[in-house]
Amino acid sequence: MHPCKVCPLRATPLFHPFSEGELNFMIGFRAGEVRLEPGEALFHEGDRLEHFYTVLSGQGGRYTTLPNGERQMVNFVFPGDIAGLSGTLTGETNTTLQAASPMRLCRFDRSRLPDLFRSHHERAYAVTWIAAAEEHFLGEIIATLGRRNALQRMAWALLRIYVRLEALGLRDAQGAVPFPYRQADLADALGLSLVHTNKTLARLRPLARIGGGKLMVSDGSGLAEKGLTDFEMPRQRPLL
Amino acid sequence: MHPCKVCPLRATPLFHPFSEGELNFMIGFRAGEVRLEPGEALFHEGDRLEHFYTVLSGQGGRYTTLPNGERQMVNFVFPGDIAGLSGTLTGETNTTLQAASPMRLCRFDRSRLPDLFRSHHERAYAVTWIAAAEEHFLGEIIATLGRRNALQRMAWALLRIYVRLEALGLRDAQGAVPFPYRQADLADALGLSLVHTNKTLARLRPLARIGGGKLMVSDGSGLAEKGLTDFEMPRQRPLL
DNA sequence: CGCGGGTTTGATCCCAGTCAAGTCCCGTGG
DNA sequence: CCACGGGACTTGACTGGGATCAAACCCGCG
Repeated sequence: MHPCKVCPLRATPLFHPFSEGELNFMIGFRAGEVRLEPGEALFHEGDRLEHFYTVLSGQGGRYTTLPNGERQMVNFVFPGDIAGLSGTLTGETNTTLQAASPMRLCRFDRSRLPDLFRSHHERAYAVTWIAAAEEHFLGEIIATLGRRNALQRMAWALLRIYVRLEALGLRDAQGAVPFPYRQADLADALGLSLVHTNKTLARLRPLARIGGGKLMVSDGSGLAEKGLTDFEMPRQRPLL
Repeated sequence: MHPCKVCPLRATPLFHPFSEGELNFMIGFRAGEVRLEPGEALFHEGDRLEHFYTVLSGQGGRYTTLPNGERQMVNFVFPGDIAGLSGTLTGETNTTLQAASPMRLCRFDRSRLPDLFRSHHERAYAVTWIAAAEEHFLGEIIATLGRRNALQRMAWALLRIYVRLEALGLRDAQGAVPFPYRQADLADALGLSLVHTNKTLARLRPLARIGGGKLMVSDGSGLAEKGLTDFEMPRQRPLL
């Protein structure tokens, strides 16, 4: 575990896409840096994407809007994530990416992707690996939305988020991790109404608590039990 | 549009992963063929995968089982899909892939993936593209499970499946496409109970009907309206 | 004929959505 | 200093969509 040169956070294998060596390359590959203020969008659903990004710091959310105007959060994005890759490859995004806290992102040109695959197969493999890992995770989200009730969803989500941010080294002295989302965002992510989201959070309060831009989990295994999750530890990315 | 040498079905750009030239290569790359009878599983959740596959013919479903025993279908798999790629890359699958009708699949060795990225970047790019396309689609499923009600989910799903199979050239003389799933499978895919799935199907009966292993859609735009979907046509895969 | 898997239908219940008020908090301006 | 307003969070009352339970029904099969 080493400090990362581009991203100020410490990297964990599963959660940071690139190793140090890869990062040196990606620095050469990158086309610029982007900053977003809370509420600003990086791209909108329907956009043709000419760039994709890695998140250096800050958090946001990726959502779709249904024809009837309702919003569904697809996933939250954290430092180390890649954003907009699938939209870049398929030509058009499905989703809007909006910042929840101030974000810094590293921008890469779509036009250099062929280069990447032609001349830097280890990095190309790394990119593919990340896409696969995200697909893996989206499958978990589908299971949650399809088969878990409100309490289970909430417990599952809070635990997932907490573990992820903890692995990024973002836990502060009190054991809390940054959580810039509103309850309405959580509601849109879990497919619940705002009111019920609030009531469900209240029911979980002995185990976990959000407020003041922070998420605090005091009983992780209690959450895991309520969320029907195995408390899994991150897995190592297999090398090429 | 040409008959495909490996897969007996005709290929459409979005829905068939490989072009003719690419297929010639993949034939050299492949490690064997697998056949499954209905009900048989190709791999189980928790397996370490040493192979991934392309579906040559037949249909199946990919599901996870929650700790409480409930099943959630993540997606249906159709000819032309890639199966088990994300599990192969990340090392372990989340999901079980089970055949619904007799399936033929083409098997590829995980051990040859580095080869693919090292020496055949166009194909590596194609594989990545497919992973991205699937991610795109999983996002749509998440929006459906999170924000659509039973009628909308059902209409959306039937239309999606129909369009997909139609694009594969699987529509018969009566305009029906093969649909080997039970109502219980649909229920598990849409996050509904079996009973409610049945009642919802009944409500849609003037527009679409399943039975006898077939799905028949008589009013696609009616379905699109009820399903809150834009009736989108498949998009071309951009070349490297 | 009986059996079993899948489908259909009705009755009842409850989780979560909706509506409607409040509360808390913070920033702005008189 | 307080009044005001707006955004996020909270709480209560009511409603309804979908789950659950239960019982037929249909049909291919031994």
